[in-house]
Amino acid sequence: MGSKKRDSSRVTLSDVARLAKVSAITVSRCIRNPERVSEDTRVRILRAIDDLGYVPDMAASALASKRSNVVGLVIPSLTNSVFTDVLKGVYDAIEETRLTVQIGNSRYSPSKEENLIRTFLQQRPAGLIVAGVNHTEAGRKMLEASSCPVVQIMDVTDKPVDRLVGFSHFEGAKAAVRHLHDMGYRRPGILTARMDPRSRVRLAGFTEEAQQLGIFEPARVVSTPLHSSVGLGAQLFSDLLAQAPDTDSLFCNNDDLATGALFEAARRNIRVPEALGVCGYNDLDISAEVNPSLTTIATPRYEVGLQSVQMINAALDPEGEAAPPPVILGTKLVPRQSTRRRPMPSVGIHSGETT
Amino acid sequence: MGSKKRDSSRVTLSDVARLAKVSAITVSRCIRNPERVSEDTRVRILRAIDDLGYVPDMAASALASKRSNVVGLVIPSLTNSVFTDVLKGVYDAIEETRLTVQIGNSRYSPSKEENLIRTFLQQRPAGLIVAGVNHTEAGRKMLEASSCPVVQIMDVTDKPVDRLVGFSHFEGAKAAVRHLHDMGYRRPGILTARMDPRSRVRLAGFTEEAQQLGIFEPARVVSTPLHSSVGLGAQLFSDLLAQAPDTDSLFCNNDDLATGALFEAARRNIRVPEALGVCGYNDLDISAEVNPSLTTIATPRYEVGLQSVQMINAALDPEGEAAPPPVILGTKLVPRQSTRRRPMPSVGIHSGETT
DNA sequence: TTGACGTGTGACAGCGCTGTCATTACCGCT
DNA sequence: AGCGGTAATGACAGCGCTGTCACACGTCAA
Repeated sequence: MGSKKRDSSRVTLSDVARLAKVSAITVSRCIRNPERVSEDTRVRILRAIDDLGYVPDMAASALASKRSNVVGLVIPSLTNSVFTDVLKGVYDAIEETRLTVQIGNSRYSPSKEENLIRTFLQQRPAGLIVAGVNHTEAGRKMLEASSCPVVQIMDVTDKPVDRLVGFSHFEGAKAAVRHLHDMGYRRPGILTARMDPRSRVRLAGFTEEAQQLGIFEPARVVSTPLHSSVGLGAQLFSDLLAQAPDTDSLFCNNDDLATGALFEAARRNIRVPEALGVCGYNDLDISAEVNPSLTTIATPRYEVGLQSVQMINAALDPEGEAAPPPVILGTKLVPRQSTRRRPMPSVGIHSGETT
Repeated sequence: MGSKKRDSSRVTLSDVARLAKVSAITVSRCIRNPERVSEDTRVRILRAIDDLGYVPDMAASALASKRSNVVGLVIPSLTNSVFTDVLKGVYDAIEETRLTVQIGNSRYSPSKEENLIRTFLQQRPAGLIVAGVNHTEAGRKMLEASSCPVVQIMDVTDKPVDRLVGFSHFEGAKAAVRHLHDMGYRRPGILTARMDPRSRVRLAGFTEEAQQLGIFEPARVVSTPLHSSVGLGAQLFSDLLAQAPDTDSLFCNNDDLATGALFEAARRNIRVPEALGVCGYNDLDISAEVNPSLTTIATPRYEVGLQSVQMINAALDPEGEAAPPPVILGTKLVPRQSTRRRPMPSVGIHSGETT
């Protein structure tokens, strides 16, 4: 082995054209708008492409058309499985298209996000997908001024920059509180970490719903700027117990925290769901497996990834002009053992429960 | 808002050149080989670049130089956190460079991997990073014939295609078995799922070490072609108990399976570590948090991502010619509660244990 | 028959950059 | 004085593709 250097001789459009006995333009057209060449030539061209193993040169195409086939994806984390699920959806959808993805990791930093947006935009992307609806002022301006379709994801707003596919964290959190109340819990607390905008909204939803139900108690709110993790969930739960020992239930800002709380409860011999109800948020794979299994709010992360790409793709189609209305996907309460204090009302949604 | 269309007027090399009163070539050189232009002009050019906000057009550059700045990354999963950790390392390292990443998800399919390799290679990437050392014959041929640096990651082999940064799954598995033996367990079983090449090697390592210790028992090997998950771990553990009820310890092919086994043991009131020792593989975040905390083999996933990019980058440097020797990172046994049957020997490595 | 129109195809230029070679200026050496 | 050598810069062509416009047909209504 050793050092490798460049090769040469690439099959180009005109090679194909020569073989198919047409001009290069026609081949190009045949690839991009098959319906604009005659059946006859199309067949010939496709055969020639196949015979020669022709592969379009994206750099040349991007240069000539002033349009790349790159979709920029700006997400705040590459390890949080919430976003890797989105990623999976994005990649699964992109496979069907002639687009490619480029990921930018903002690490939950608005200014990093702004830089990523700038960098992407400078590359004339085919489209941009950004997590969240909160950006720096400059970031938002750039998105608005951009000449490509922009899809905001994972949240809702009444003033999207362009397109949007998300779901309401507010409603999700409210549903969780309602569920705790339905199950007979009257002293719910909330555990929240890394206060990104979406976490904040969930806290607001928790607060509003609890207030409406007359069961809100500020002392039962525990938050930290640290990034959430299972370990942190245990920690925060301990903190909560210290400051409000009579707490009878928990809404955790995500399943990691909830899982940690569950583990801590087990270590303290606090019986779940009898003495403590626990509800998470996201419905990660593990949530169905822990003991007791975790009640949570399922979020359509994969679906968001999928649909955001489809939106970009639709926007690129010269037909589909105007931006479609925002797509608001639903969240779904998944009741499991961790809140099953009283006989379940007839809600059965998820399987996978042990008992 | 609504439909967006293209803009125009981009700052180009010659705009910069005009302002700096040099030719376009000189600007290009100044950007790529700053040391080849005089101090004087360099300063002028850099100021001009700054003033105009010039950003190089990668498409044009790729077209002219027949070399892109794209590093292809082929991994078998986008959700398995083992690979998202690698991904994180890759992205953290790539930020320091002028390169960009493009991910291909092979979904554990060798033929999909082959296609991805082909697709990437056709795009004249700056480099290629592929997970594993097992490829289809055609895939390997393409990699060997490729004109760009190739880094195989996450495994070891004595015949790397080009460069390699990985770790030995064989040794990791052996260490796990040895540890179980050290802790007094004599009837270890193994749970393995999704038999990708690395899983297979771990099974082989388990088998060899157990045989050498005289504690191997074929009936205690449980495997399935399904993808591993926490739920599957519970399932496989149940299967193992059915066919070898006297099993006293478990090496699980990864921490997901191990976690599932731990949960199932809890449901069956099997005491861990007293009645059952459990050792996982990978050391995911959650492994330190479960009850009891999970003994496991830590793998340097993030480091692998980081170093693989650095290797590509070094290879691109016109100086650093020959391929460096393979980098074999170590795995590390992290003893925790789940195997603490007898007083710990003096191995203490990890903190974070609750006791 | 004429012309307006639609369909399928081609000629041409040029996207923004880099590889290659040429050029200039200046150095130190015989 | 004449030479080769080096450092700094420039001229030119062209990477492979696409946008634009032009053209050759055939069709159909007037």
